[in-house]
Amino acid sequence: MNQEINFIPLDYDYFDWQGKNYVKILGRDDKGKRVCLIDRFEPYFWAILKEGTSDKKIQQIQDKIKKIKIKGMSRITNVEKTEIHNKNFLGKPVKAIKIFITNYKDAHPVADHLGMKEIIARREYDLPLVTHYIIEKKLKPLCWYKISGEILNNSQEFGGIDSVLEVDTCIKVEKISELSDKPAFQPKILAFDIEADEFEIGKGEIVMISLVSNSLKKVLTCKKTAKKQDYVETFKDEADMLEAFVNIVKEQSPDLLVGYFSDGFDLPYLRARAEHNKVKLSLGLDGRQPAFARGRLPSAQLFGIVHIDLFRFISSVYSQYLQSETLSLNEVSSELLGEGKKDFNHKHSSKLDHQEWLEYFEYNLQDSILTYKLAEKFWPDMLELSKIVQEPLFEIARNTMAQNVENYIIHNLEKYNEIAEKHPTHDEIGERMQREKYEGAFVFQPTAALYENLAIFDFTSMYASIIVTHNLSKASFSEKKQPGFLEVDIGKDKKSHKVYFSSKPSFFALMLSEIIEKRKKYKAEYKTHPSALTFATSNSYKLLANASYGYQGFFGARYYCVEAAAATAALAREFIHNLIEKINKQDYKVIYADTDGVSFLLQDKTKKQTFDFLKQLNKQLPGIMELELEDFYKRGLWVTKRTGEFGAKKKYALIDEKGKLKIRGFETVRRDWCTLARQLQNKVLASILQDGNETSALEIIKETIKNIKERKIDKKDIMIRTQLKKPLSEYKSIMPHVVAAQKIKEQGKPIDIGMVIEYFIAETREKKALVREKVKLPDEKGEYNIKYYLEHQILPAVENIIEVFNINLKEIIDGKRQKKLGEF
DNA sequence: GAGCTCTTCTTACC
DNA sequence: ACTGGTAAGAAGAGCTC
Repeated sequence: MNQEINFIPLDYDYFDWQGKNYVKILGRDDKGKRVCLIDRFEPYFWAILKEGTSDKKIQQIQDKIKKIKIKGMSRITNVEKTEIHNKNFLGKPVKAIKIFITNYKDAHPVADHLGMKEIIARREYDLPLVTHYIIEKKLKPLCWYKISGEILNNSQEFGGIDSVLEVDTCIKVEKISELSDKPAFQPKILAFDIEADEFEIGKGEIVMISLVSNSLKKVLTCKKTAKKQDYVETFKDEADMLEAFVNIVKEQSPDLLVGYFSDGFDLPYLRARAEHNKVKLSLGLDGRQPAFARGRLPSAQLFGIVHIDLFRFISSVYSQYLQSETLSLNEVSSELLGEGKKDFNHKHSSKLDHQEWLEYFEYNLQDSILTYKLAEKFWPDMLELSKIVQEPLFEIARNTMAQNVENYIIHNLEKYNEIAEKHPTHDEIGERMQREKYEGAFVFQPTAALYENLAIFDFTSMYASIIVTHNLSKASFSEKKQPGFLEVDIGKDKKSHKVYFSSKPSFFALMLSEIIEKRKKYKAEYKTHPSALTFATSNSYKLLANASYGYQGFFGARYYCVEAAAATAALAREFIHNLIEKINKQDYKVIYADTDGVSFLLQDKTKKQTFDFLKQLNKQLPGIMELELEDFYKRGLWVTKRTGEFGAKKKYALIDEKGKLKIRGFETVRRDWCTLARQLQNKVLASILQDGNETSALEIIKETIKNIKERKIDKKDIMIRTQLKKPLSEYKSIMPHVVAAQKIKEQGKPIDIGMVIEYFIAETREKKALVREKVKLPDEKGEYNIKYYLEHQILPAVENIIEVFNINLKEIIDGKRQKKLGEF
């Protein structure tokens, strides 16, 4: 039976049938029905031929290739056919043999049989099957298509796959065409969260599971409690509760199953308890249990329902744009939703009283509510990134930006008739990692002072625009001088090292130029017609553009080219130096610069003169390079380094004409300083920048010092937070946060990389020399160490700010000038 | 064990 | 190991005297 439907793909998987590869794609039709497509994938890869190989020789090689046979345990792979194509590889025209094989899994062993000396490279046998499929059949994730094909209804084809799949329709694809009008698509989201008595995966029972969607708010528990809310349902045991969980997921039939840290906790825990209780956790639409892909971080995958761990998406793609200092659900949702987690003092479930049970249920439900709301908030971002990068949602939610850049390139190579470069081998990665660092950005040495009337110019997407304008990439790079090539010196420490780049635009530069253009287009569109979707589109292009420079210098990149990265940085230095010179020549005074931005004093110049000057500067810039006014500022403060008399780089505070502060690098913005020091410094900076003098700032400092000495400081304000960056055992230097982490471990709590450890420095009975010997955890009894907080938190935070006014705060605190300023 | 430099470590900037 | 280099600064490690 043949049918035609409108279809949007959400999830991709593949399977073998009679030794051949098939892809199954799960999505929805325009009526919201679940549809699974089954499509054949004819795997192939490329053998690139040496230039000038004769047609006769090529014919001989083809004949040889056709005879290759791989006999495995369960299947035999043959070379099905070969074709000769004119392709490009790294921008150069090549002749290549397209080798079609029976099964993709044998691509590697087949490639290993291609030792002929005329074959200079074998490519695209290392692309993931689904990626290859999307490129080949042009069935991009989350775009609408018209599909025609044969409906499978209890068909024996593919071993009766359609009767196993829990879908409305299963279609064997015959034709795919793009749909011109695009029906709206809003995914059904189901958020979930579990609570357990133990932190260790699977160790204790799961106490409760909450589930939230647009039509559901529920908490499942296997504990008998005297009181419970209406949304709580009690089950006789854990096994029953787990089965109910599976059934609710099936009833809800969501497109996305969303958790927060669920790759690392909730799903592994559920699996472990399901195993323990001999319950089948068949959440996938194919009836399978979650599959855990190994990797640095585990990924829990279900077929047909896209499992998204929002924590992972946020940390790999969005964290740099968040203010939150940890990526905890509480902080992230407070920032983005204006609503945090419910208060609940965690206890073992056997020790909870009636009231605490009610609080616990509410707490658990709230976690799912927050996760649900965050998923709604991030849906446009995941959707757009998935459509632009053309990789499935499951991957998009887990990939890093380097992978996104790479996938964008791979999915866009066809336009340039390019064969994809291979992934570096383990040895190549090792070599790349051992390479010496190249010289990076220039940072101007400022002079510490309080300045008035400033402006900042900066280059828009500087590195990306340099790459595009100067065509810096692997495909255009040459070690040797060639006519018409751009010469860039990427030498370090006064040693010259010249590299060259062709002026013929490479696919890398062209793609990046398109990314920048699209970013501009959608940014403008957002300005006139603001919507979450256009913002997400614009933002996705921005993220890709920003990561492209780092990508070329990244050791794991297929299109790795440090020379291009080093040349980008070298040219950026040249541009910023020239800019500084031009600004100073115009009778402005440059006081600071870092990478792509310059801060300068207006002196007696007007804003109009400055805008005209900017226009003039822009006329002199090549290609797509562009300089913009960041803003005008009323005052700006730069301080000296704590060691030495020079101005500190990457540390300054500005106030604009509306009185808004912009603080960079100062302790105020560093999470490893206590709130007390950070808030005090913030107040001091604000008052100095507002008033233009230090008078009231000194009063604020005085007051704080007095409060510290009188032990009036709230305990929460003296907590120091530091992140664990590696396993406890790997620390060579035992620092305060390591000691704090050890203490937490002794309490039987789990310690993991990435955790932010909280502690304070306490008074000790005996005199202790080291800070780490005075470390206490927030819940430990003990008074804060006055001397430590005065000398190691407060003083360093404000000392060099006050020093700008030639006042020595240290002497004041030490009491050397107590007669003059006795109140200290 | 005071006083110094060097190393390790974290977190910022762009 | 999962974009790059530049920089500040705390605290421990290791040394000398």
